[in-house]
Amino acid sequence: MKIATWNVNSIRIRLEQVINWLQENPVDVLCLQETKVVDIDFPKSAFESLGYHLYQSGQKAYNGVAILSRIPLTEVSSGFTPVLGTEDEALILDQQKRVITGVMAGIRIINLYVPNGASVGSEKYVYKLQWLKRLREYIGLLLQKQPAELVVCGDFNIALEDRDIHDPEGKANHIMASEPEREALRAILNLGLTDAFRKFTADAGHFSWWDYRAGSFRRNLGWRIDHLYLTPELYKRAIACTIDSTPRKLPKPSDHAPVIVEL
DNA sequence: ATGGCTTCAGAATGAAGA
Repeated sequence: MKIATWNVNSIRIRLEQVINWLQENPVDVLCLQETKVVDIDFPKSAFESLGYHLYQSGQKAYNGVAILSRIPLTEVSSGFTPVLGTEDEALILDQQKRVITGVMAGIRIINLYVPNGASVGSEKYVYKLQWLKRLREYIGLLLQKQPAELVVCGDFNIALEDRDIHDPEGKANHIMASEPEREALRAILNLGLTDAFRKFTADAGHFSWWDYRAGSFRRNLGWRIDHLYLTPELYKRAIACTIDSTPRKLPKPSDHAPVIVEL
């Protein structure tokens, strides 16, 4: 079974590229982030023609997550509130559409678009840390349910280690690399999740995002911020995890590349 | 480089992304 994650930076702009990629890479599940479209306007039929079921939580202009699955999902929900309850903070955080989950083949898929955070110390940075704290509670509660085998994937907007950054020097106060962000992510992983990519590849120089500016992709000046985290049984089962930079080479690409785990 | 691209929204000397 293959499960992939891809921040497409607008599903409508990227539709043809995503369809073409799925034809070349017929994964069982594709988790999308930054769809940037309200549910009614999602280009649904193109994916249904390819044999995928679509589950989505979108909004106008920003954010938006979706799951495409060959097998229908069960127990689908979006946002924190179905798990954390409708208390004030979860309700406020759920105004931004960044979370969707569903179950297939005894595996719960959690698809995330973690807030970017703008810059260290900004209001958006505080929001990012607050969001990550609630995410930890959310995942903790889902781990207590069945199935407790989880694939937690998406655009985390965090490079956990220096080997995940092309130039880690002086990034201690940089968004996506600051210690409070890394600590928040480590606290989540301490619930019992492990990075699928690092099971197979230990060296630096592997990235999933490259800035549109300054020829960053051509020069491989990237960051590895898109992740697939697995619970122990799934981690044992994983036989490959790769980043496919092919679509990043196309004209008008997403700034992120898809990441695929094979179980 | 406190913004070099890209997207959306809607009319900006824009906001947001990462």
